[in-house]
Amino acid sequence: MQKASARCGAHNVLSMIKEYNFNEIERRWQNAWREGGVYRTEEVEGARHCYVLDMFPYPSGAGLHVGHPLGYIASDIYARYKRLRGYNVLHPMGYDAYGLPAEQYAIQTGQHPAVTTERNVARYREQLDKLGFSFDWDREVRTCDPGYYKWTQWTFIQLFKSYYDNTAGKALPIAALEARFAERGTEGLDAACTEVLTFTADEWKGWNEGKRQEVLMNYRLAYLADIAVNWCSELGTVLANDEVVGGLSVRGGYPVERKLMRQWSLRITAYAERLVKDLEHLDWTDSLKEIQRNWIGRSEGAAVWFPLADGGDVPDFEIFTTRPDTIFGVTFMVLCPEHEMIGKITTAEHRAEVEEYVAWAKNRSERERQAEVKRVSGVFTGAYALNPLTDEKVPIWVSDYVLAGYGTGAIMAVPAHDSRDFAFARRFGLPIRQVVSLEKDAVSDPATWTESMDAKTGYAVNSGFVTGMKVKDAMKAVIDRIEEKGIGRRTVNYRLRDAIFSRQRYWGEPFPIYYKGETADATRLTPYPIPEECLPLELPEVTDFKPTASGEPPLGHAKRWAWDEANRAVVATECIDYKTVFPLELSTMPGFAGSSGYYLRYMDPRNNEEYFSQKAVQYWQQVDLYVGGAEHGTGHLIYARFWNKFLYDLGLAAKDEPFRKLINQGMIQGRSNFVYRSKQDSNLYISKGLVKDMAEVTPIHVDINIVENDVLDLELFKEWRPEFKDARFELEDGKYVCGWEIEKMSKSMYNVQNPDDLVERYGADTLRLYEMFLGPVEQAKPWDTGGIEGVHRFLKKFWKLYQGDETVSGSEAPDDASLKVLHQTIKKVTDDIERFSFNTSVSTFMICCNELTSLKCRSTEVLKPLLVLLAPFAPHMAEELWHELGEEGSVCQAQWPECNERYLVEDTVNYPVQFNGKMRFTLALPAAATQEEALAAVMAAPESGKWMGGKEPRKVIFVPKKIINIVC
RNA sequence: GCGGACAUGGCGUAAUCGGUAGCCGCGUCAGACUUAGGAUCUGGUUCCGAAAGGAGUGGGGGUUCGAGUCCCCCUGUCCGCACCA
Repeated sequence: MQKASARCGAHNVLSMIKEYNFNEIERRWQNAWREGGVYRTEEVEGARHCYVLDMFPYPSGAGLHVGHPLGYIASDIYARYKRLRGYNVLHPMGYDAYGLPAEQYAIQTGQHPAVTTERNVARYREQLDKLGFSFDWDREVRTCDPGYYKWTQWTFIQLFKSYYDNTAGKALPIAALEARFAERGTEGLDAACTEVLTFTADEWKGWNEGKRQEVLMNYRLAYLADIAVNWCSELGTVLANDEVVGGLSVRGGYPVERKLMRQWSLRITAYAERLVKDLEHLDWTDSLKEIQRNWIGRSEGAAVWFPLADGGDVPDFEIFTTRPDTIFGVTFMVLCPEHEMIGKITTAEHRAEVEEYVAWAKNRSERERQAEVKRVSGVFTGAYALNPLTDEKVPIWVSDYVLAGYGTGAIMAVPAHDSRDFAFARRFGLPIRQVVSLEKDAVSDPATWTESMDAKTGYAVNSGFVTGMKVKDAMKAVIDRIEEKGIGRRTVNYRLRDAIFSRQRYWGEPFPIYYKGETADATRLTPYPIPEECLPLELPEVTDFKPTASGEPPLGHAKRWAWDEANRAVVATECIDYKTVFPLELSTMPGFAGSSGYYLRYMDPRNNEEYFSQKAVQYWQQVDLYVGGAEHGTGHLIYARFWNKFLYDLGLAAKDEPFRKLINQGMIQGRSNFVYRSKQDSNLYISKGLVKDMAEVTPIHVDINIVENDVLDLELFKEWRPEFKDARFELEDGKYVCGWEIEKMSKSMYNVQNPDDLVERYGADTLRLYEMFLGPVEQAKPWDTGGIEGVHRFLKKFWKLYQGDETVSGSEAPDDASLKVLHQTIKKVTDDIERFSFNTSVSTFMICCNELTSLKCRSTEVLKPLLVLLAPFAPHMAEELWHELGEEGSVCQAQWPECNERYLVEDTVNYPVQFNGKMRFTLALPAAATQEEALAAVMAAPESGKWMGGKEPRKVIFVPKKIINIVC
């Protein structure tokens, strides 16, 4: 490539034209920017400010592929644009450095995760630097850095020391709750909790420290509890709900099972209401807001207590329903297999069967359960409940279609109006009773139905006092009656679960928690946070990254992992005596811990006294633009909002929401190439056009680097892998044509496009421009190297525009035509950046360049402002040309040019005509028609009298060639 | 099953307010300069048609003087959730 252009240069008549040597230019300016500290940011009082943030990457061993920088380029363009507009811009970058892959790699190779992480970070940095980003690297954070995770641990302690008061609508100190208990017990308390407790102040005062701690744990925002978790035995750890998809772990794709374990959790459900409500005001895409709404899954309904028929001392069942209006259609009840009442109510006759079913259901993996949703299973307990409104006796069944984690794990079944209850009733021959119909009184025999009527429309029928009411009214009436009778209440349920916060892994933040108690019995110990002044609690060294022989997490291997309470220090594990030296928590925090507040830390990253200073947070406020993938919609983007809201409640964060505007960049997919191996002759490869029947060949992924325009390089193919050494080919037109498919970009499909190669070949400016040119940032699109030539050609042409021969260089006065091009470009590019339409800006530059070239524009008055426009997109070239024009300072610190409206006159001609009316109409006219001719044509048209009602046109919009529009 | 987004030339796409559909680029065709071209430059390129002309934004209907854009129905693609009572 370079050789070719060098030869071309020698042939050129204008031999003083400098070559566009992008590699040299880019290297030089990247160094100059770094040395000059051009992108360093400080809080400047009074200046307008803007915080532009990318989701920080996990530095994986594979390095960056062309998909990663897409968002970084977009945000960099925006950040640079805002700077040129005079804003003080915070545009930092860092690394989400804790995580599973480094640890898995450590288990396999014995290589310490800190070492591989350091190596990967260095590689990422090198790749990022080559792309010319304007990050302020002085503010870099890494989640695995003790100076950083000190504050992750600190926030955890604050969560531990807080509870959520629903009356106040915010988090409050747990000390206030203790004081309240001592004064009034639980009277009048409305707080987020695991289990609703009722006790008096005297009871509270009578309890010992252990019991009190147990009670407080029920309210803490970070709490320890026995909960059903997603256990992944392959990874040896539990996972959060968003880390499990379809019963498999997101990382690695290993099976996940439900298991009851004692784990730390964050009471994120306390914030469910705020998390849903506050979405409304965010400048995010509707689809992402919808994803979060679905994930939080708010549903309004009623909790109703169903007593057991002849129940004795067995307490009532609490069920949750969104359809209280259908309570007259209840024909049975269903409990989840995990329900604690099953043992107490099952009759002797059914006991064996029920126990067998429960055991079977519990042993099924999540995956099996999800895969067999359609298969209905369940058993009868022999017990009956009473419908609290009708006193009707209904049988109680157990089935795994009722989930333990949602509501109370018990439902009232209304088979006529719920498809799952319907299927269950059909399977076990239970009665189905219609209580809703589309028309008043239009009842039919449910035995003839093929499906239930689930819609919340129509009228109540066969429903006692609500019969004849509309469904919506019936719902309200039934809830009112239920509350009146004291058999239930209005309530809201969320699909969102508390976030499980423990991971049985090594490479994560240690919990700043130790366990105190008289004995070594883990279940009797009480967790205490280590004093805040002692943070960070540093991750101890281990040599073995696997779980211990006794099944403890890897930290169980640590030689120094005990807390000396008196000396406030970490000491050797063998010193544990349960008097002054206690064991530390062995789990570590999950990946989302470190990423939940990093955007706040960037504001004040080197502060060792606080998470971030109030001065910094009051200055930057919140992230103005956040760019990253939509795949974080149910993970990071929920946790970060929760984290931020909590810090806001503490009076630390300046805003209730962390990310004002969010852009989701689309994934760049790979374009894979295939060769077709004959099934008869395993050494014969058939060109795509000659394959008659796909069943006779095996498609094999082939490295895209040995394919050009879908034509395979036969020699490189033979050298590629030993098994292809003696390959034979069936060629078409002397070429081997490969098949192709759009797939995820991944190593295993040999379709990864490395940005380094492209930077080497075309330069960073070309790559930046091309990634933007591919299409809208938000859209997923396949990588296609073909078009990059066009963008590169544009840059070469643009370069040439500034390389005029010396006789005219930079001195000519601007002509109107060139100024018009310039100002139209200013207008278009400014508007495009403001609405994040970077692909159209690139097109605009191309048009501008073509027009100025044909106008032979040499005026600095035009060429200089144009460089400022180009600077966000192709900063290296803009900088180089800026200096060639003899300008001082960096183009990155110049002023964005203002558009002069005078040059924006449209080709369309407006002819205002006096007339008062509203009607507009269209008429075809010859291109050269004048105003008079246009009006004459309008008046002459046969319908004109009808159109205008005898009046004259007000405004004629004349469009050349074809059409005029006339406003009357 | 529920929810969301999208559908425009051979390809990626553009059309910002309901007002000339197809900008810009790729590819391709023709030409120029060349010993040569995977360099550079010029011109053409939605489809049908020799042309005049006609058709045309997944399909069908509607609103409107006017629809790629708004409304309804259908089809297809992508994404999210998925026994959430």
